Formats: sequence, C-alpha cells, structure tokens
Amino acid sequence: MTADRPAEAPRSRKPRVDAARNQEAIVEAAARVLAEQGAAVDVREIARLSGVGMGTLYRHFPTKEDLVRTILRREFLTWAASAREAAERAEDPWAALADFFRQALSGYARHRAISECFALAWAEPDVEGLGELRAVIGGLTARAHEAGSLRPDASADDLLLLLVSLGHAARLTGDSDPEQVERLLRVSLDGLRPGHAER
Amino acid sequence: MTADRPAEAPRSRKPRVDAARNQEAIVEAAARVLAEQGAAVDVREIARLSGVGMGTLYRHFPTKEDLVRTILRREFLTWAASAREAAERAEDPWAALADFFRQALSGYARHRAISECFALAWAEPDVEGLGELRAVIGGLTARAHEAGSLRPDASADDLLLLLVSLGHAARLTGDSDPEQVERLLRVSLDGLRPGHAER
Amino acid sequence: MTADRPAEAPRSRKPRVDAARNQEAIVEAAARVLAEQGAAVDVREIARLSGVGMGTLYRHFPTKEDLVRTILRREFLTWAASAREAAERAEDPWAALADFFRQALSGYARHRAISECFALAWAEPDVEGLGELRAVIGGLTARAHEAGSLRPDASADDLLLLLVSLGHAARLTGDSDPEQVERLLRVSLDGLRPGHAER
Amino acid sequence: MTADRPAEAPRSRKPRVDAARNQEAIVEAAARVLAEQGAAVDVREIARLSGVGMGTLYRHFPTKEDLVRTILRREFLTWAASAREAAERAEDPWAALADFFRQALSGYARHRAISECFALAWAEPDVEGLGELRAVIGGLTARAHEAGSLRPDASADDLLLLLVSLGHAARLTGDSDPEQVERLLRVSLDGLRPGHAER
DNA sequence: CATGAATGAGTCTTCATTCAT
DNA sequence: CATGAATGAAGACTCATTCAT
Repeated sequence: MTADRPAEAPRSRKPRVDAARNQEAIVEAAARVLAEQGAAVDVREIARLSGVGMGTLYRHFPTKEDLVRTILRREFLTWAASAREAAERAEDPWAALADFFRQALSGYARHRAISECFALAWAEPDVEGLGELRAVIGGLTARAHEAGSLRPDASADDLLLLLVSLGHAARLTGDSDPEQVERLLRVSLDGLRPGHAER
Repeated sequence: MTADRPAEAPRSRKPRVDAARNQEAIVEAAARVLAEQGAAVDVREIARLSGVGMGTLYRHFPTKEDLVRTILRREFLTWAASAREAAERAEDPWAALADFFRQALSGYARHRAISECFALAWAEPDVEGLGELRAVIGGLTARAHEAGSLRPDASADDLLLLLVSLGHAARLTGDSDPEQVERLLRVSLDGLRPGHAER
Repeated sequence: MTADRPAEAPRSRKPRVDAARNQEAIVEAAARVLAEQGAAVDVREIARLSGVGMGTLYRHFPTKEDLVRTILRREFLTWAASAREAAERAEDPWAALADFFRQALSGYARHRAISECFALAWAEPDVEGLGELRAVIGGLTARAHEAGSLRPDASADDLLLLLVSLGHAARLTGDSDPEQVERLLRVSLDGLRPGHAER
Repeated sequence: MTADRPAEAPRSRKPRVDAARNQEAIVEAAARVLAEQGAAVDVREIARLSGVGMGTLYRHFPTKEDLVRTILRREFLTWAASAREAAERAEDPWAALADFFRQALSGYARHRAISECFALAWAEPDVEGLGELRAVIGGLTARAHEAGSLRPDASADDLLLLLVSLGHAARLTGDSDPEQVERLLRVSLDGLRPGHAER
C-alpha cells in the first residue's frame, strides 16, 4: 500500500520481523497522541497515525485500555529513569534531589499522559512503575535527610506529591514560560531546606 | 439571557419566576455533578438531577459547553471570593496570603471542575473570572512585597501557578490525607519568604 | 421522513402518545425479523424496519438482549396462549391434547425465534413464560391420564419435549408440506395412546 | 505434527504427505469444534487447535463455508454410516429400524453441527450425504412395509423428518436425561406400528 | 414555554479473508 | 507451500442535540 520494498534498511512493510516494527509504530503513535490529547482519543486516530489497520492494532493490544496502560507504563518508566539518571550524576545529595526534580519536571511538561497516569495511580497505587519511582525518591530523601540538607518533616511521599503538583504546573504552562516553573521549583526547594519553623 | 418581556400586563411575572427557578435548579445540579464527575458527564444526568427536561435545559444553555462554562465560572467566582474573604480577614500581609492559599486549596480539593477549568483557562486566559482572581492575588502580592515579607522574585503570576499546582495535589489526595497538602503548602510558603538565594 | 401527517387516524409521528406507537413498531418489526432471521440480526435492521433511529430503539430496549428477550417472551406467550385456548375448546381430554399440539405446531412453524427461545429455555429453565406452558401441559396431561386416554409412562415433561421436537420439524418443513408434520403428529399421538408395551 | 522428513530423494512425496496430515488435523479439529460450538466459531480457533496457520487452513478450504460444509458432510456420513451399520446388524426389519433410530439419535446428541447441517439441508436438499441417508431409510422403510411391521401411511421422508425431530430433542436434552429421549423414541416407534387409524 | 422521546454520527471491538515473508 | 500478521467492514452501544406535542 505504501511500497517501500526492502531497500536500504529499516522500513519494509508488514510481516514477521515487522510485526515488531508495527508494534513499535503503534506504540510510538499512541505515545504521541496520548501525550497530546490524553486517553480520550479515538482508537482509529492511533491506528491511522501508526499506519496500521484496526485489526493490527487490536492484535497487539486486545483492548484500548491495554494499549493505554502499556503506553503509560512505558512513558512513565522512561521518564522516571531519566529523572533517576539525572539524580545519579550528582554527588551532593541535595543537588541530586534538585536535579531529579528538574529533569522530572521537564519530562512531565510534555506528557499529558503521565499526568493522567498519576491521576489514576493515586487512586490505584499499585500501578506498575510507580513503585520504582517511589524507591528512587525514597533513596534521595533518605540521603538528603542523612546529610541534613532536607527539612526533617518532609517525607518521601511529600516529595512525590510535590513532584506531581509541580508537574501539573509544568504541563499547564507547557513551553510558554519554562522559567516560571523553574522559579516555582526554586521556591519549593528553598522551602524544603532545613531551618524553617517546623511546627 | 433569553426573553425578557417586561411588557404591560398578562403573562409577564410568573413565567419569569419559573424560568429563574429552573435555571437555578439546573445550575445547582450541574455544579454538583461537575464537581464530582468532571465535564465528561452525560447531559441527561444533569437534567435528571435538576428535575427539568432536556428541552428546558437546552433552552437555558444552548450547548453543553455553554452550561459547563457557566457553571465553571460561577463555581470559580464563588471559590475565588471565599479565598479573597479569607485573605481580607487578616491584618498582616503575609498572613493574608497564607490564609488565602489555605482557603483556596480547601475549596479546590472538592472541585474536579475547578481543576478542569484552570486547565482550560491556562490555554485560553481570557476566561471570565480568572481576571478577578489575578487581581486578588496581585493585591496580596503587592502588599506582601511592600511589607517585605515575600521574596522579591515571586510574581503574582507565580503565586497563581503555585495555587493551581498545589490545588491539583489537593484534589488528588482528596480527603485521604489533608495534612499532606498542608505540609506541602507550608513548604511552599516557607520557600516564598525572603532571604533565600535569589539567583 | 415518511410524512404521513395526522390525517385519518393512527399514523402520526413521534412523541408522547407515540412513544408507545414507536415501541410497538419496534416490537412488531423485531418480532418479524427474529421470526425470519433469528437472533443474529443486525440491530440496525430492526431499527430500519421499525422506522426509528438507533437511539430510539436503545431507549426502549437498553440492550439487544433485552429486546430479544422481550420479543421472545411476547411471542412465546402469544403462542402458548393460543395453544391453550385451542385445548380449552375441546371437551374430551384427549382431543384437548391433540388440539393443543396441532395449534402449537402451527404457530411453531412460523417462528424461528420460538425455537431459539426453547433452545435457551432448556439450558436456563427459569425463562419466563415456560412456566405457564408447563402448567398447561401439566393440566392436559393429568386430565388425559385420569381419563385413561394417555399411556401411563408419558409425563408432562415428555410431552413438552415432544412438542419442541415436533416443533423443530414443523419449522424445518415450513409451509412446504404441512401434511407431513400432521402425519408425524398423528404418529406421535397414536404412540401416546395407552395399550402399548410399557417396558 | 510438522517434521516427518523420512526420505532422501527429491521433494515429491513428503509435501503430499504433509499436506494430507495437515488437512486431517484441520478436519479433526474442526469436527470437534463444530460439534461443540456450532458453525459460529472463530476460524482462528480451528486453526489454533489444528496446529496450522491461517494460510494453511485457507489453502485447504478457501472459505469458512467450504470448511464447514466439508466437515458437516464428513460427520454426517460417519454418523449415517454408523446408524446404517446398526440397522444391518438386525435381522428383523422392525428391529433394524428401531436400532437405526437408536444409534442415530445417540450420535445426534453429540453433534451440534449435525443439527445445523440438517437445518441447511432441508432448505437445500441436494446437500451431499443426505442422499445416502435417504437411501438407507428408504431401504429400511421398504423392508418394514413389506414385512407389514410399519404403518402403511408412513413414508421414508416421514421417518427422515422424525429422525431430525427426535434428534433435535436429543441434542437439547444432551446428557442430562438420556431416558427421556428413549421414551420419546418408544412412543414414536409405537405410533409407527400398523393398526392405528390411518385416516 | 416545558417535556422527554427521537435522532444518528461516532466509539470500541470482532472476525473472515488476504498476503508478505 | 506454511505461517500468522494485517486488513477493514460490520456490529453493539452512547450521547449531544433537536423537535413534535
């Protein structure tokens, strides 16, 4: 239908090895669409953008929900991993925390889906992937507490909620004013330092 | 909004009253439903709860979107007003700001619709009602800046975004842990104090 | 869409009183279609034949299954009633039984749906309507046994199964050879007389 | 199920054997599935149970209908043959007829497909296989008539219809009450004896 | 002017059949 | 010649909006 015979390398068309390629195309398209439009999109739109028929889509993901969950998990994991890596590059516990937030928020801004994922995750906290994020934040929090650079009354769960909270702001503002979210983050980070009245 | 037949004699008064009663019923029901279920509700549900027929509902609001916008605006205004009043009860500029946030967040938690309203409002900043909130926050910010109790690099827009941000957290956690949002708010407020590195 | 302004009498168009008319139209159309094509028909077909939109159909019957069950029950009851009446017109117990069968079979022939109904009913014996039929057959059987005109080893359940059995034949042959089913019925009725070896 | 590469020489024999093996597997699986679930099954199910791919299945049977018809014919023939054999074991014409029925019904009960086959066959009487059954029944009927053990007004076609009729009952009751169908059969056989009023 | 039944395009999902490897 | 992934036309059901009474 769109030719592209096995010429150079990647783009051939349908079968066998390319089932994988199709799946990837679906995932890619779905990720993009979900990021932009949220989970309410028409499945057809995803099929169209993937360049596959409905049947193919449903072969790979037996349900719209399956598709959405898969994408969300993937996006979530990628995002969480990149934030974790940012944290790992820093020596100082406090810098690690800050870099983690900065990286996470920059990813958050681009994903309507991640946001929705959290909205679900909060109601249903066993969503895959959330666990790891918690672990990462838990580690960062513990290190920062040990180093005395984080106010004692701030728990890992608080930081997770703060992340979601600022993430929402990041997504709302989008690319219009990246500085603004950065300012908000600085305020929060300053507020997380020890030495404030702890009531 | 519709008729307005202030004529001389026969059928002028009662219809008006009835129409007003109906409109009120619709608005009330819609507000409740939108708060609980968001803008995705079936219009029928609103009609049912209002006790009016679809036709009546559509006479008052020619479109679902009209209805939703109207409700959101109303809810928004009520909410903003209550936050403003909370602010006005305080003498101290900083206390006014804190009370404003506290009140606003407590309202936010209960309104799925307000959240969605902001999501729209951000893309389309001329939504009625947002202006007044901006004015209130602007006033609070100015006073606090004058009093020297707010860090100089925090603008009114920043505080608005912070509000939305924390509001999201408030709605996510719902009634499950009110303390957590309060902690987050304290962190932010501490971070908003002057004396932090301002880069 | 099909005109027919409120001229002579019945056919007006949609609302209020005519909700009933629509429901009737749906039921009528569905009965016809189910009789001819069985429960596998496209709902759209029924809507089309009824002259109503999908929404109307689904307003009256929230599910295809609801529609089918309703029709089946209605058809079943009508059919069973006409058979019962046929039985009641006869004085002699045996003649009553025979007339009952004759009438029932003639109805059976025209209803693919009744057949499917029985197929379901056998798996799920609490289907509404079956009960009454059982009662009728039970009564006929008892009277015939008392009168000594029915072989003692034939139970009411046996007669019910025989009815379904011959009914299937009646439907298969359709209008092509009504005599053949009549012959089969005579054979069975003869076989039901007392005086055969009862093992 | 695949492999089986017994020879050395060219590649002429093996493909044939493989193809035959595949066809057999398909037929076997299809027969089982059709018996259990009727003709509404998903073709994939059959392919899966056969252990062959869709392509292979469609190579052997270019259409689902082809497959179904083939299976039905095969099942039909097997079933008819076993009934015929049962008939042949009996000396007495009447006993032959009775045994034929008994055997046929026991097979019928297990085959949802046979029933559907008859439903088709009746509309389209040239279905292959039906002919032979007719012949068998014709023979049995003729012998029984000659022996004077069958009522004169019962034709071979009548017995065929009776068979289908009781078969339906047999399938409906399934294994739940084998005695009931046996009672029904006895009634019919008694009714088929000569000496009843023949109108 | 209120009512709520009617409309029908749009949504998710299935399945017989084809076709690239 | 086998494989099983791809296709896409239906099918059941929903819901914002209109309209006859």
